[in-house]
Parts: sequence; C-alpha cells; structure tokens
Amino acid sequence: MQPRLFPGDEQPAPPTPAAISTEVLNPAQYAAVTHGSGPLLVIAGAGSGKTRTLVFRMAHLLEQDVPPESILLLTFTRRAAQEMLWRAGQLTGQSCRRVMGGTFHATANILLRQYGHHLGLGSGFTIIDRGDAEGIINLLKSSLGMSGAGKRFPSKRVVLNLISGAINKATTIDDLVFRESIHLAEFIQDFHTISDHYRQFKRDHGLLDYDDLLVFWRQLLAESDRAREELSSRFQHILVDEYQDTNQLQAEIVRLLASHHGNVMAVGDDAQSIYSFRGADFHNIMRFADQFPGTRIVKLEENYRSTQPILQLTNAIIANAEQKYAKTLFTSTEGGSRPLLVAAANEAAEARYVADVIEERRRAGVALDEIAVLFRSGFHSFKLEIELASRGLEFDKRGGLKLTESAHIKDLLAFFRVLINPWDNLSWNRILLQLEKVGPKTVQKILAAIRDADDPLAALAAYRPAPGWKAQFERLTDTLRRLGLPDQAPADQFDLVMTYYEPVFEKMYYDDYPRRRKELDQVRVLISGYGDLQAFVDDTALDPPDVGAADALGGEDEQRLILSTIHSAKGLEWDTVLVIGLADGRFPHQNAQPGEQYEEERRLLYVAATRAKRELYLTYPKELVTPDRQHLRCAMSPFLREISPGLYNRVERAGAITQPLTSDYPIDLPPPKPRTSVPTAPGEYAEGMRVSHAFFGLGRVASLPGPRRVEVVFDRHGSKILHLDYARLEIVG
DNA sequence: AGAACTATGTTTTTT
DNA sequence: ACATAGTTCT
Repeated sequence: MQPRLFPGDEQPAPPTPAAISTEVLNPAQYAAVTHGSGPLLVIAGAGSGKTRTLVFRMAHLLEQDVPPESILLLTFTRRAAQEMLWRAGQLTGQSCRRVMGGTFHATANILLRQYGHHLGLGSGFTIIDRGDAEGIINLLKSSLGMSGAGKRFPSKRVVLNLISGAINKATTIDDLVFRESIHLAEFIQDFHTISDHYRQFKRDHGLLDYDDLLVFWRQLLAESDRAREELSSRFQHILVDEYQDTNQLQAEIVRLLASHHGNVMAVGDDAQSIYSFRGADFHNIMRFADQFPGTRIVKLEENYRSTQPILQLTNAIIANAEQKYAKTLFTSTEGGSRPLLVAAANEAAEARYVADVIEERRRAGVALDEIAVLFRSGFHSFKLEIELASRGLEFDKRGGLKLTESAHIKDLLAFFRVLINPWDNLSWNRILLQLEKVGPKTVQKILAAIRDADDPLAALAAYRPAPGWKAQFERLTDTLRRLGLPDQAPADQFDLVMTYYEPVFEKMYYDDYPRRRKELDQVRVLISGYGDLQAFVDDTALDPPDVGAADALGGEDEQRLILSTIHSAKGLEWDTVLVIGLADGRFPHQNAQPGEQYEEERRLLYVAATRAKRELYLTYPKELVTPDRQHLRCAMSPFLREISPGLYNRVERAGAITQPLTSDYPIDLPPPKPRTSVPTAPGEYAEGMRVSHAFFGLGRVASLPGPRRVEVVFDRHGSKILHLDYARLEIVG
C-alpha cells in the first residue's frame, strides 16, 4: 500500500495565507531554533510565534537538502499540520509533499497499516470514535445479558471514556463515580467488567479506538527491533507542536522514535495546557530535558499578537495560577484599548450586546472572519445563535456536535465500514436495525449467524429473513453485493448506497429529512475528494469535519463569524474576540473540582483571552435560567473577580437594548413548579441530618464531599454520593 | 415477546 | 438533538 501522506500542497491554501515573517525572532533566537542538531525544547508564551519556529526549522532542514521524507511533523490537529507544511513550502519554494505530517493518531494509523504485520495486526481494522458509543452499548448490553435490565450499565459516559482513552487517567473512576452517583465498590466492579468486555469486543470485531492507535504504535517501537530501526532511520528529524498536550503514550512514542539520533524539537506552553481530561500531562514538557540529555532550551517571551492592555489582563489571569514556568509576556506594540468587562441583565441581553458589538465592529471595517465569539461549552451559544440568525448574520460554529455524530451520517458510514471490515458488527448492527420490523433481538440472531463466517457478506445473503421484512432485506443484500464489485470510485459507491438508503432515510426522519439530505450531499462532496474508501472512513473518525466547515465546502466560501468552544479555538487568533458566559457556575465548569481541575479552567480562560489581537470583550449574564425555568442570579466568574479592576473597563448593563426585557419571559409561562426536592445551597445539609430519597428511602448525611454533593448512608441501600442538582432529597425532621 | 411509538429528560471540554 | 423509560401495538 502506498504511504498516505498529509501533503500541504495537495490541500487548498489556508484561509489566512499571510506572508510568514521571520521578524518574530531575534537573530540569536532564529539561529538557536534552526541550526544545530540534537534535542531542542522551545518554551513559548501565547502569541509568541511558537508554531512559526517549527516552520522555520522545517524550512531550514529543507534548505540544507535534508530529504523531506525523513522529516516527521506531529501536531495537535491536522489543520495545523497542513498550514505549517504550506508555510514551509512558501518559505523555501519547495514542495513539502513528502514531509510526513499530521496528528499522532493519524500518523499511527498510517504506520500501523504499513508495519502492523510486525505486531500480527492485520490491516483490516476500523477506527472507532465517540459517535460509536451508542452501538457499543447496545452490543455490550446484549453480550452481558443486561438488555432491558439496569439502565445504569454500561452508561454512555463510561463507554465514551473508554473510547476516548481518558481511561488512562487515574482520576477517571472517581470522576465517574461522582457523576453516576453510585456506590464506589459496585461501580468499580461493574466498571472492570465493562472494560474487560469492551476490550474483548474490540478484538473480536477488528475495532481500534483512539488509545489503541497509540498503544500499538508504542508497542511497535518498543517490541519490534526491526520496526524501530526502520522507523527511526526513516524519520531523522522529529518536530512536535503543542507538547504540553501530549499524554504519557505520546511522550513515550517521541522518546522511542528519537532514541537513536536525538533530533527532536518540541514546542509548547505549559500555561496553555487544557486537555488533561483526555490524559494530557503538562509535566511532559518539564521532563523533556531529563529524557533527552543535552537538550537546548529556548524561551520566547515576546508577544507579537496582542496589544499591551490585552496582554496585561491575560498576564493577570495566569498570574494567579498555582504552578507554572515563570514567564511574563511583553510586547513592544504600542496603544490599544483596554478590554471591556460587560455585565448583561440575562442571557438574551448578553446575546443582543454581542450581536451589537459584532455589527459595530463590522461597520468599523473589521472583516467578519476576524471576529470570534468563544465560550466554555457548546450549548452556551444557543441564545446567541438565535439572535444572530434573526439579524441575518451568518456564522460557523466550531466544537459541539460533529457532522459524523449525527444519526443519518453514521448510518451512511456504516455501509462503507462493513465493506472495508466485514467483521465490524457495530456497523452491521446499525444497518440491520434500519430494516422495518427488525429490532435488537433479530439483529442479534442475524449477527450470530454471520459472525464466524469466512465471508460475512455471503453469509448474510444466505440468511433466511422472515416474510415481513424479506423484500427490504433482499434489496439490502443486493446493494451490498453491488457495492463489493471491484474498481468503483467512492462517489459511485456513495450513490449506490443512497439508492438503497434514501427511502429508508425518508421514512426514519420524515420530520426533517430535507435538512439531513443537504448534509448527505455535503458528504458526497467530501467523499469525491478521496481515492479510496479506507482513507475516507479513517479520516472521518480521526478528524471529523464539522457541520459549518462542510457547509462552506459545499457552497461559496464567504467570510463568516466564528463561534467556537475555547478548546476548538486553540492556536487561532482574531482581531476581535468576545468571551461570553463568564458567570460563576458556568466558568469554571460547575463540576470542576478544586485543585488541578480548577487550575485547568483558569488556563482555559487564559487561552480564550489570548486569542485576541486588538479588541477583547468579556461578558456574563447576571441571571441564568435553570432547566426548570427558574431564574437564578449569578455573579461574575471568580477568575475575573480576582483581577485588578484597573485592567479593564466596565460596562454595566449592555448597550442598546432593542426589545423590552419582558420579552425574555413569555407571559404564558406556567408558574415554577414546586419541587419535591429541596434544591439548595449546599450549606443547608449538614452531617448527621436525616434525609429521605424517592428511591433509596431514608438515610443519614455522612459528609459533604464537594459543592452541591452530599454523601448519604441509606438505611437500605448503603452509601451513595448524590448530586443535589439532580437528586430528589428531602430533609426529614 | 418483541417491535413501534410516545413522553420526558439531559448536555464539559475532544485528537 | 438525542437517549431513555414507559406504553401500546402486532
């Protein structure tokens, strides 16, 4: 198989092809990051051009006639790799086609398909992502004989954690126990049962999750001497971006890859580590020098992105961090206005204010795609999305739901996945469930019949359907037979699937199939860019396109406002940035526990604020509506409260309110329901108090383990940790 | 019994 | 928008 690369020049130019300037480094720094060999660590603050140092290094190597195929570039997103390769190409005038560049996971995928035989790992595997959780749960439940029974296990959250690899974190079990409100001992036992089954399940069906890709890659390097020799002589130069976001496995892979020659350059900023929930460990960056003796360290502290007032505020945010590499960013950029801190009456007022600012900035001549609105969680922008839509402002939303996570896209992908890997029961499950009159039980029977066949497709064709669904079943097997014929372009296979799937689909999603149909058309555009299905299926799991991006791909690429979660905004910058929802309880996230989690939330705010080049707005609503329609007052985020008010200008009650406030409260709203529980300030519960729970019965409060949580020892059900936002708890006497 | 339908509840962040 | 629980239909 031809190695599949991530060439910069096969892709369209990045959206902001601004000429790359070497001025961000002084001559000494430039020499330090480009010349010489051996391990090199660049510790750099936000906006200091750290990614550019990697581009310079790569360009320098190419100019020294280092063969491009001996360079391996590892980045956090594929987009970042593409942009860096493109820029290095611009600098050198050379093609960077043959540089291997991409995320750890995508690179692992390529290498495992090339070298997998060293591990006895065939190339017939499918990569699963969190969109597969639902199917995995169903199949696990039936294999555990739990179908219908307990709703608790395997819960989606547990399976999501298993898939995304966060399971490597020691804290995971504690974290899950909190959320599931379950007794620890039972939970751990069930948890181990589930993870054992999950492992076996993946093995049986040729599925690899995110962690497996890295585990196998490390295994390849650690256990096969020949593979390690081959790989480390193939890649003489390793370049790693965003090193603070690597996990243990990734750090180990870098170490093994570079163990022969030590030519590794890593770049990162410990203050921007925001992925520990996924297993990232910013201590990796601190340990780098120990792992690679003779490491040269370069510190970049000058910020070229933001104006002085913005920088002063961001420095203040991070100054309160408990643990950090001491680093104070400075800029020689003069002028700039102070960031604005805006308190709005409620979420609707906040949304109106934000939309007003956007319109005003546009009138001032700022391009729409130079403005971004950032927030902690995907749903925090819902109100704003409505407001923007009503004003006719188009936007791209990043983060939140991915295109490949919607049900109809998953359905479609399932067909391609069984073509590539006919033992992928997860996808069979999805396809067969689409048949009318066929439910989970019948699917189990069919799967049992084809599971051990050498040719599952033939076995399926030979299956005897019940009369009720015979006709549709035969259409299915016929479609599958024609899909398997050789020499078809992916786009043709797409059309073939659609002739079968379209009627099914229109029936299943009768209420909104035109909208979904549009998204399927976008998938056709995506798929026609691929030479083979394998590549397409891998890419959708490793780097799922988001809805907005696919939209832009299908239509005209006009400038659009960006709405993004802070996590998805990493590494990007805009002229004007508005960070919304900075209210206590929203930011930091209410589940964030004191200590490391809380500190990560602080770094998250730091990342958000440092995205701004010239204008920064921080907004929060003074009132939030709870799920049961109660209006709760809320304060500003504690991260903002601890900052000296001299660093920002304050706007009380946002600008032009275009509608009377009452419009936020529909008049026909029923009065708030009296709650059966006593939802309360945590302070109301105290140790020793007698309480009653709708399901668990009577018990006694044993402790208050965290905000909004109580541990109760129930007379009949033992000890439980309950979350007061959900639990229906009443104080008795 | 199993499939299909209806009502209700929930949603951190993601390669 | 989706998952789940409970209910009704075949």
